[in-house]
Amino acid sequence: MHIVMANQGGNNVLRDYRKGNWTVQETMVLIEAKRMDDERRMKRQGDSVGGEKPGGKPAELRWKWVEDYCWRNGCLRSQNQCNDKWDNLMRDFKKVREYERRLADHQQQLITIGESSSERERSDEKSYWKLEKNERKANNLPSNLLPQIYDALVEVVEKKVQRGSVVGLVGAGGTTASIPNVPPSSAAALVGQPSSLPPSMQHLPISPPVSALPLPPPVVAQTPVQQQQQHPHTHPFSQQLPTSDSDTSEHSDSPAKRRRRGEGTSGGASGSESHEVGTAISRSASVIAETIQACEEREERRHRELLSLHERRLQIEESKAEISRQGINGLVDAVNKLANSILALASHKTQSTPK
DNA sequence: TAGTCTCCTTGCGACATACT
DNA sequence: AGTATGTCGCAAGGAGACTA
Repeated sequence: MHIVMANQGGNNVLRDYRKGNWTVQETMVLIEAKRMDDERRMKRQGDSVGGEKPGGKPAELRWKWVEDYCWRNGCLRSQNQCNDKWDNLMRDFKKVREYERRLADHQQQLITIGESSSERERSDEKSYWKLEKNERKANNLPSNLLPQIYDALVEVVEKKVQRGSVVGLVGAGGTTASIPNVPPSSAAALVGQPSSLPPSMQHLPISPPVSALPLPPPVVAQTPVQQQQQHPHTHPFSQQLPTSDSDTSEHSDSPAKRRRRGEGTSGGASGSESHEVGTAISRSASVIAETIQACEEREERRHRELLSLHERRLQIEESKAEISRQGINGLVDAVNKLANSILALASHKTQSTPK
């Protein structure tokens, strides 16, 4: 875990970045964040004609914004992690998109030649979504790009292309470099081609735009397996964290325990010894049970401590707010009194000095 | 052991700013 | 005005850890 002091809109926040594989939910949040970021930037560019830094404003850190957005939506990743994940997503996405485009072109040729639909069906090329894992591998395609992720990426990338061509503003620094010259016709074809539609969309009459996708709540829906793996106190996205925490691994196979095991199994196998072994096993079992119980208690205690810490922080912030409120009230009172005094003084002077 | 994934590094282009 | 320098976004490659 990376713990850094991140500046979030002026507020210093202690950020505990999650490591490990990206879950689908996290990926969807990232894609949504990129989509929002694109929209935001296009809006800015539309407002003020200019480059990356319109209105003389300092350049905003793009990926910092993405990170903040992700954090607001339960994806606890750093800007670098977001950047890297996005790069990898785009690599996979482009491979699949190119493959589907080639496939679409090929099928178009067959149509123009006049091949029957059965001929086209017999064609060696299948949609990426119908390929087996090994076939995908053989075609140098990503083996497990999820349809929902592809859908979301299509939404983001194609929207970006369309905006780029409509607005006529090309973002600096390779904003369009990631989209290698997609003509509007082929872009439309890409979206419209049945073969390019992932299975998740093929049976759906209308695919909801990414913007309509519900943002994941802090606690996301998970598979039963994930739910099993997840500890009730851990963060919803932490199910992929290695379970061998320093806390638990410490007690799993300590030198002391190993010594005990070695002592218990050494020697002959007489009746009394077997009885001793039995009692030793039961003792060990009770020790293990106690250890596990202690461990759980520690976790519980830690959780409670965290909660109380949160509460204390809230209380401190509330008291701070109260103090500042009182200060402001006092200031207002003082100003009012001063104003009244000035008014009284002024009226008194005007009365005492008649012309 | 090959494949996958994350993370890190490097290079390039575009832009802004400072300096001559 | 031209040049040097720094920053940022993006793309790509590779190392290392992990997994089936």
